[in-house]
Amino acid sequence: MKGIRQLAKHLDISIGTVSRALNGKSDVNEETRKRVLAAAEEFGYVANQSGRSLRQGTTNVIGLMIESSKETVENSDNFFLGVTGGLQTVLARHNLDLVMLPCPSDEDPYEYLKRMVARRVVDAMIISATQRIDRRIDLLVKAKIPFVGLGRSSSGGDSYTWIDLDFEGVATSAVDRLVAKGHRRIAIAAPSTDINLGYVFVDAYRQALERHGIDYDPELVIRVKSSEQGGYQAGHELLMIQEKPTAIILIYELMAIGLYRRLVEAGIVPGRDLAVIGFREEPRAKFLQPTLTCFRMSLRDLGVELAETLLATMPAYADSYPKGARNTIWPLELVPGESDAFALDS
Amino acid sequence: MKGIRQLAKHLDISIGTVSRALNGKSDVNEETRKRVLAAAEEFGYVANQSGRSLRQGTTNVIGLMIESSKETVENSDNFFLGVTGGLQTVLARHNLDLVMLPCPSDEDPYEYLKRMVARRVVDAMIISATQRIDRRIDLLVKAKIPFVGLGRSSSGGDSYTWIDLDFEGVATSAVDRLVAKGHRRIAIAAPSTDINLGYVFVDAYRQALERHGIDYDPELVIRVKSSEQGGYQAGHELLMIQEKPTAIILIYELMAIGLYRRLVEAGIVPGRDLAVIGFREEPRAKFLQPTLTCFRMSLRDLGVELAETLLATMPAYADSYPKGARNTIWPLELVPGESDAFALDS
DNA sequence: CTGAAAGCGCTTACAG
DNA sequence: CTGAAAGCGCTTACAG
Repeated sequence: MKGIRQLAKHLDISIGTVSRALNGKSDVNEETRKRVLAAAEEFGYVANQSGRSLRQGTTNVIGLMIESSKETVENSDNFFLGVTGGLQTVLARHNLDLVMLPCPSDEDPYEYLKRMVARRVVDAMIISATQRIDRRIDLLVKAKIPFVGLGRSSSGGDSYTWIDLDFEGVATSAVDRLVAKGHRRIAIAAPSTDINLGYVFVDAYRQALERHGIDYDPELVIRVKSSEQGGYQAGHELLMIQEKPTAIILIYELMAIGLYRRLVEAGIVPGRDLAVIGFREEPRAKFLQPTLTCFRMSLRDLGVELAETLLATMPAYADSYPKGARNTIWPLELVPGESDAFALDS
Repeated sequence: MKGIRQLAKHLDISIGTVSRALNGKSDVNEETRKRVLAAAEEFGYVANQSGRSLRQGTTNVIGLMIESSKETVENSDNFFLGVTGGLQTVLARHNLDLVMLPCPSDEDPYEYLKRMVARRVVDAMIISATQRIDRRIDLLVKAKIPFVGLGRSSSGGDSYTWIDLDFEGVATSAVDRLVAKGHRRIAIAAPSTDINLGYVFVDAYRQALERHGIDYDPELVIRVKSSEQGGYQAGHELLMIQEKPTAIILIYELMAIGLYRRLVEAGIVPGRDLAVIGFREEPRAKFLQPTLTCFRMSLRDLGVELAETLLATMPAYADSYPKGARNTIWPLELVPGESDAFALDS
C-alpha cells in the first residue's frame, strides 16, 4: 500500500478525510487536519499529480513554449528566463507550476504544440515568437485551451489575448529623436524572418518618417538576423548604401554589439559619424563605448502581467483578475546614451 | 463520452483494442490497426497523459531543472537551451518529452525539487549547477528517482552519475600554455559561489602550477561573479595586485567581455600587456579584439551524451544503452587566439 | 465532521 | 486477434 491510502491507514482515518485536510477544505476538524498535515510532512507525502489531474481534469501546470533554434540558442539574451520570475510569483499564488516547453529546432512548432495540447500536459499555454500568420493560435482557439500570446499576430482575430512590446512607441520615439537632431536618412535593421514584430516595427518607423515629411526609402530597411552577427551584417550593408544614412535604429538588443564592431573596423565612430539607437537595454550591451541609447523594461513585471492576463482567461481563476483578459502594449522607457548624442550639420 | 471511449465507439471496437493498436502492440490485426490510426488522426485523438501515467506509473517526461536567479538571467549564454537540442533528439527515440523546470530565485532549489519529485511530474531528472554539498543529490537518491547531475559534487558518493566539463583539462592546458610562453605570475578568475566547478578548476590550476615549480599564490585567485560584470571586476582587482600578474585565466565565458572593457579603460592591451585565456568559446565573445584564446565544445553533443547517460540509469531504457551510466568528463578543444599570443621577455 | 463509494482515462493481464 | 474487467491514485458528491 502506498500514497494516500498508506497515510490514511497510518492515521486510522479514511482517505477522503486525508484528502480534504490536505486540500484545505473547510469541513475538517482542526485537530484532524493538524494530525494529517503533520503525518504528511513526516512521510514526505505529496499527492500524485496524475491521480489529481485525472480526477480533477486539470494539471495545475502552465506551459511556456519557447523555440530552441540555433539562432535563439546562440543569441538569446534569456528574455524568457527573465520572464519566468514574474510568471512564477503570480502562478504560485494559485499553486500552479510553470514548465518551459522547448520546441526542438527540427520539429514544426505547430506539430509540437499540437502534441503537448492533445496529451493534456498543461492547463494553459503561453506562446512566444508569434508569426504574422501563426497556425498555433488557431489550434489553441479550436482546442479551447486558455492561452496568451507573447506577441501579436494576424491570426486568431480578437479570439485571442496577447501582450506585446510597444514597438510602435520605440520606433516613433527613435525616429522623432533622430529627426530632431537633423537626421533625414535614417536606416533600420529589421528581422529577416516572418516574425510579426518585424512588420509592426517597420510600419511604425514608416509612419513616423512620413509624419515628418520624410519619404520612406525601402533601401534603408536592412533585413538581417536578430543576432550579433545580424548587427555586424547590418553595419556591412549600411556601408554599401550609395546615399549614406546618418542614423540607424536597431530592432533587436544584441545587434548593437555586432554593429559597433563593423563600424569600428570601418573607422566609423558611433555617436560621432553615425547615430545609433538600440532596442532593449541589455546587461551585455552596457559595456559598449560610446554608451548606447536604448529602451528599458522590466522582464519580471512583464512576466507578472503575462501571468495575470493568462489567469484572467482561465475560467477557474478569472474571478481573481477582474481586469479581465485585455490585450496589452507593454511600454519601454528611453535610456539616453552617447550613441546618438550629436546634432547633424544642416 | 470522450477520449478513447468515444474513439472506440465510433470504430465499434473495444477500448482495449484501440489502446493496443495505438501503442504499437504486436497482437493487433493490421487492418484494425490501420483503421484505428486513421480515426485517431482524423479526430486528433492523443491519449490523455494523466490517464496513461496513472496506469503505467510513468509520466514519459524528463525534467531539466535550471536556476533562474537574477545572475543567470542576465548573464547566461543559454547553455541549457543549447543542450536541449541534443537531449530531445535522444529522448524522442523513446517518445519521452523534455520539460525545463525553472526554479524561482526566491525558492530554495532543494524544496523546489522536492515538490516536483513528490508530485511525480517527471520520470527522471537532470540537475545542473551542482554545489559542492548538494542536498538535491541525496534527495533524488533517497527517492529513487533516476537522475544525472550536470556537474560533479561531493554529495552522493558514487551512488549518482554525472557528466561534467573537463575543467582540469582546461586549467592544465591554459597553465601549460602560459608557462611555455614564459609566464610565472598567472591569475585566475573563479566564481565566488559554492558551485562545485570552482573548486575543481582552482585545484587543477594549483596542481598545474606546482608541476611547473611555481608556488601557488592565493592572492592570484580572484573571486568574482560568473558574469560580464564579474569579468570587469576581475580586471579591476587584477590591477590592484602589488606584484602584477602577466596572465589571467577566466573560468566563465562571458567574463572576457567585461575584462577587456576594464583593461581598455586602464590602457592595457590584451595579448600585448597581459595574456588572457577565456573559458568556453561563445558567439558573443567572438567579436572581441584581439581574438580570445578559449576552448570549444558542442552543446548539442553534450546534450546527446547527457540523455544517453540518463536513459542508462532508467531501468526501462537501460537495455538500449549497454555502455551503462558512466561518469563522463566532457572534453574541450583549445581554440588559439591572439589574446595570449606573445612570449614574455625573460 | 467523517466514511464509503464512484469515477476521472487510460493500459494490461486474462479469458476466449 | 479481441473484449471485458480491473485498477493506477486521487477528489468529491453523498449519506449519515
